[in-house]
Amino acid sequence: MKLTCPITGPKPYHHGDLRRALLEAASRVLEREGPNALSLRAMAREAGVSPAAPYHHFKDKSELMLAISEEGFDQLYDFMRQSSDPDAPPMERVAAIGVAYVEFAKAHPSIYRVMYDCSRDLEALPDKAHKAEDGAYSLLKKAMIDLGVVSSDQEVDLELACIAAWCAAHGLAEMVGFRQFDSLKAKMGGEKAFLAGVLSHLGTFGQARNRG
Amino acid sequence: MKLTCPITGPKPYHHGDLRRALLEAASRVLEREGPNALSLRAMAREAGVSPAAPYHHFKDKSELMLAISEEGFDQLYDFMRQSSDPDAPPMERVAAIGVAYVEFAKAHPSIYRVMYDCSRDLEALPDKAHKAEDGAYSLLKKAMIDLGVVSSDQEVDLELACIAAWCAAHGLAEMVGFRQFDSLKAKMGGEKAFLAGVLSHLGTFGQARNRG
DNA sequence: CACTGATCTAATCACTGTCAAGATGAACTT
DNA sequence: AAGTTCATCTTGACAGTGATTAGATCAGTG
Repeated sequence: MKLTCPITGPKPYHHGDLRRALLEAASRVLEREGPNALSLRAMAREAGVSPAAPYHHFKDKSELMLAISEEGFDQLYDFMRQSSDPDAPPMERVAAIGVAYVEFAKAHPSIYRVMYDCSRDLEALPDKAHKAEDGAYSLLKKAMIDLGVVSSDQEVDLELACIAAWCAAHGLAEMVGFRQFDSLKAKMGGEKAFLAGVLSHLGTFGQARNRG
Repeated sequence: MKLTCPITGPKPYHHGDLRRALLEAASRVLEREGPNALSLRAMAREAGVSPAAPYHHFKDKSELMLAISEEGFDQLYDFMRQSSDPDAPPMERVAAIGVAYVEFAKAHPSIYRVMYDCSRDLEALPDKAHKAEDGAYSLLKKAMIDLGVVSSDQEVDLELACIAAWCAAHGLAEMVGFRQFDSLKAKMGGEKAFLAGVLSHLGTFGQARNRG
């Protein structure tokens, strides 16, 4: 039986690219109702499809979350790349990357949460998510090499510097959303000043920001 | 009807301090099966009580999580206080506090996760959790004042420095658990070296650690 | 002793993740 | 063109979850 809709036309039994549609539906649910409201059923409902349909595209709920996480890291990578001029001096680049990171987390809090809930899940982290992170991470790494804080042949030390920067950005990204700091932000005249203030105390990003 | 047990004796209908027992049961479930397995029912089951009993002590699941979070922050405060000798030089104290923070998160990952899942929840964060944080936070604040990195009369700047330190510790605490860094840790000969390495790049704690 | 209020149970609802069975139709074979 | 195959999607079901309601039980008070 073909279901026909006067607007969109006949609805085919086979969707075409349901996986894509499901991911977009999930994204919509996330943005609209937050991470707690994301369920396979809610996603299916949003996509106008049966509750069990997603299981042909995602083995698990965790596999769905992983897919969302991958997309998130891709988007994060794109945003970082757009925000950092490759011809700018390395310090500005590192600072721009850090700020972009925090801004992304602020702009898409639900997706950001899924991204890290996934990363934290020790079981379900094969090479997939790792690879998804790679783009964003390597962008930072390149900038850090150019920055020359550490000698580029000391691979371990470079890695540590990158991790430290990532740590700082992650910690800050989570804290920015906390309500506790609202009054402080107000006292400082906005979130931007608050961010800059914390960054000025916070290791590599702060250094890059102050000197650059 | 009184249920009698040959070992523990008759089980009274009224528990005595069920709230306490429930929280301990919840803690056991958390440690044993992780944060995803924590449900009101699982907790009630563990405590040997009906599925609806918890609702007389916790309005909500979120209220339960909040209670666990409070206890967690109290424990964190105790651990920090024990780990930092109040007579030690301020730099050592700040470093000790930071290390204690990360070690607590590593030792009780499930509780730590609940603590921050709560803090992140914008709705359900009244003064309660804030107050629970206060102990741990004020401990850091005192040490930072003694450290004298910022003039103690500049209240805003002091706050920013504390937040930055907290950020760094939080970011690091989350990253430490990630599997991605396992090979790097192995290459460096253990997690301790890894931690020290990242800390050396990470703002205030790193400075305190290097100089102290 | 009876009464009251706090505490716990039983029964129920809507919702979730997950699975097994069947219906559908697009593409390939003959 | 007709038949077959196979991934895709639906239906229907199950256990487990958070949450609510009404009722059973008991400790303390007068």
